[in-house]
Amino acid sequence: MTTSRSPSSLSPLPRAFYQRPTTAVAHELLGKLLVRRRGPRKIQLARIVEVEAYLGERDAASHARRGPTPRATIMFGPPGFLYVYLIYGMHHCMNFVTEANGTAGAVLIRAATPIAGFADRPRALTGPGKLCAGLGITRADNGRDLTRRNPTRRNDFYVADDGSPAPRRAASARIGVDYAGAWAARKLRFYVPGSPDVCKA
DNA sequence: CAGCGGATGTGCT
DNA sequence: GCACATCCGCTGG
Repeated sequence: MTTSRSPSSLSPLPRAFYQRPTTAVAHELLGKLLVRRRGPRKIQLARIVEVEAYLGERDAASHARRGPTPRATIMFGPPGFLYVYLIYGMHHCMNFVTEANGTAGAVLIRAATPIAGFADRPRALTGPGKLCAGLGITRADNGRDLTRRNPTRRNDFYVADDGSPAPRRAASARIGVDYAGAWAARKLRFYVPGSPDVCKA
């Protein structure tokens, strides 16, 4: 079934989706819908086109590399939660926690294609900082449960499968992790080739 | 289009 | 105390 469902019938992906090896979650997040509700009448939909996998304590590029520090503790907890951090003192980046409780892992969401709800000011969602800005995600959203809808539906954020087929996938080294030695070269960035919203670098 | 600087949390020394 | 970070918009050539 490739028919798009109406926004009201889009339900959050379950925790079991996130409780798997991080690379598998990263692969399957491509093409999924970000669903953001910011008020009774404002719904934003965007399709994920670029992600990066961060493989936990052993990954020299991951914030989890130092173990469960105050900032990174959430990555060691149960899957399906949101990890938001501030980078360079001014940009936010959003990650989805993966793997079973006790094992660190996360997928950085880097870019998405706007589908609905950006009409007033067509916002580019190209790059992790602009993606967070466009969807209104800040450190105040750190720790949100991505598997539960907010009953009031005034402030909601989750990922849904709208039935669209899995897109083609390409892989490359991750961006901005040159300090990570051998881990910097690992091809853990995944994107939809040809998408205009994917980082060109 | 390469270069640069902004503004601040985080973790190590 | 301090170097540096999962970035991006502006500047000048």
